Amino acid sequence: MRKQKKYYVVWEGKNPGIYETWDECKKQIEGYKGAKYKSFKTLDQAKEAFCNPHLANSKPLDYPLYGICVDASYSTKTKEMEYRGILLHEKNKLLFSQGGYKNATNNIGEFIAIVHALALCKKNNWNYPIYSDSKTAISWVNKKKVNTKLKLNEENHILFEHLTRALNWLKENTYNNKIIKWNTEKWGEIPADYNRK
RNA sequence: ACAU
DNA sequence: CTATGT
Ligand SMILES: [Mn+2]
Ligand SMILES: [Mn+2]
Repeated sequence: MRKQKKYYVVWEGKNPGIYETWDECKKQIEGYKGAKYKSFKTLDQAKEAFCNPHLANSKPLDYPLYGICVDASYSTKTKEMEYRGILLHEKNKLLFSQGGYKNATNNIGEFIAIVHALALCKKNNWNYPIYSDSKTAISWVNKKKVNTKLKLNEENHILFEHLTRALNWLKENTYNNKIIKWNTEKWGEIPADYNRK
């Protein structure tokens, strides 16, 4: 199920007003010091709020605008995992996207996504910071050790192959990229998110 | 408890 | 509500 449509009120930004998408809203507040904005469920609520700026309770938008963001999604419904990476400083351009991993876990997806980004960076001589919202996956990357409880079975042997490949890449390569925890509470959902929650 |  | 992890 897709996320419900929202209306975005921008009180302080390049062009204050009401916007129908986060992308449009974001344009108005990126790089705008002291931006004030907030989302509402209905257009009526948004219109009302626009006339009452004291309703603004959002923090300034000052999340990172340079580097790579990765995210993964695992559906317990379809038992499928996918992950992807985007470039913050190229208007969230999609860098890579992989899916169809049956019988996986969220954390394995988040882990492979980070390593995929690291390998891509090394190949291109990029030293971009890499953002992930997964404490678990960042920990696994830093320790070069995957502590999953998932059992290998007929459904997920490809997943485990790719997991092993990622782990081997980590152990056999060096990198200088910073791996940074995306601060979801302060910055909102990581831009690579699948917005399914 | 915290992070997905 | 379920599950994956530190
Ligand atoms: Mn995530
Ligand atoms: Mn997500």
